[in-house]
Amino acid sequence: MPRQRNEGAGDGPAEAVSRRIADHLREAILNGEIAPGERIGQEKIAERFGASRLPVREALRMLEAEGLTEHRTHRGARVPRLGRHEVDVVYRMRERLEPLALGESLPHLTEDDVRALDEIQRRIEATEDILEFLALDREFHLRSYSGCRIDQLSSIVVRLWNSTQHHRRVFMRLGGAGRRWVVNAEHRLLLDAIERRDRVDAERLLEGHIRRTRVELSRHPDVFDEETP
Amino acid sequence: MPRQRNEGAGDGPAEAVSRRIADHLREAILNGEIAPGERIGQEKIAERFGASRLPVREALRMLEAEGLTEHRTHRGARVPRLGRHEVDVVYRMRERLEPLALGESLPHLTEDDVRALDEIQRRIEATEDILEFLALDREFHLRSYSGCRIDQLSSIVVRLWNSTQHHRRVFMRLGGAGRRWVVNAEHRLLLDAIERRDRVDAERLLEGHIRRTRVELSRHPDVFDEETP
DNA sequence: CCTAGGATCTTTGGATCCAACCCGCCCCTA
DNA sequence: TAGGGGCGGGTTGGATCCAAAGATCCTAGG
Repeated sequence: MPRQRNEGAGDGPAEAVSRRIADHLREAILNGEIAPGERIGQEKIAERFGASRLPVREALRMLEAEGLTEHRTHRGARVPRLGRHEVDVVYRMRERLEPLALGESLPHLTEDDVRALDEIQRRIEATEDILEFLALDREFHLRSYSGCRIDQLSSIVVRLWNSTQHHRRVFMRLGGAGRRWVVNAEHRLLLDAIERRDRVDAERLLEGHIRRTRVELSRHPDVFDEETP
Repeated sequence: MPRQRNEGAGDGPAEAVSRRIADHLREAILNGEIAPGERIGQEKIAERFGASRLPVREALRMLEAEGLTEHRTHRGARVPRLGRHEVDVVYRMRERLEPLALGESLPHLTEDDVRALDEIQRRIEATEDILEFLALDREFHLRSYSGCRIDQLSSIVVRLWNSTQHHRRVFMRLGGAGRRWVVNAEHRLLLDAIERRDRVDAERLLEGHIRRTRVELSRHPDVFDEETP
């Protein structure tokens, strides 16, 4: 038997190096290890992964497509810094797009998916760690869109989440943590609507959930203090 | 035009090769010279531009970021083919995002911008050529968003326009041309609202404009006939 | 002491060469 | 004759090397 492709389910074929680098960098950016505004040197990254600079360039292009990095010719790549107004508009975009994504997803969600959502929500209520809370919250929402078959929509939603990750983290650390019970209550209502497969309720609840977050964020100006230079 | 990073004004400092290739390819795709589903060979493109394959790869990555091409490892790049439902959802996304973009743009539009919009609309009403009509219509709308300072939003809007360009063309050729007077009437109303700087009216009119297009498109199933293979 | 200018140095962009992989053709077998 | 496995051509991904643009720092002059 000649090697019959180790291909797993759905994922890309032979683990391209550039993809691996992109995955690691994405993780690093989302965790804040690479701060907004920080310069990303191709050479340094290439060295860290034991690869040439070429796949790094490809990886940076992929991340740019996801809204995680900015490119300027001969000036390298950076994680963009969003200002207050930009964050506000991104949240408004989320208010409008994510209900659509949820509506598209709802009919395709399996019982297993719903059970998984319930489990995630349980863990959200259980954890005390802020970073874990953020990761689980992200997983909860994105998972609820997993039935959405429209690539254009799903990828854009992920992109919007990516670009506000930094501010979510700062917001939580600055005292937003005290409002977690509101998040949990809203998640429970949302989950209930999803279980009932009530598209209208689910979309409305989600829209309100995001809007509330946006307003609270905009009333917490300290979140943006650090970005004057 | 949003998004198009055009280096310094008036001067051609770097003229990155990859950018030039990306520009040409984008034009070719938007004009339909490269059909959806058609395979794009790196070697062929490189030869056509007298360059190496490397900048072609970079260019293809850029186009992928704009939603114009799809990549599969070791299988090359192609222009994606959208199905009926996908197109419908993309239009729903446009209904929700473009009013937001217009609202963000409106306060920053100069008198010159408005005059330019008026001129474009005049040319739209004058032309008989379908391809020119499509290009001008695109220019009209994107130009009306040119005041939007939020990169995330502008780039996504361009992406959505890109991904439906093919279907707009087919729709027009299949008899949609007869409805051009509706488009013109709506554009005039929209233009008037923009001149009055009436944000609410402008957003509502634009939303209706896109929605009408979506519904008409969905009632014209012939547009999607060709995509069975 | 501060500023302007230039040389150097770092970093990115591009070309060429090599390796890995997909696809299609062909042959072999049942 | 039909179906499956294997082999080769062509295409894409990656490494190394070279050129060019931006950033930095040092010096010289006001």
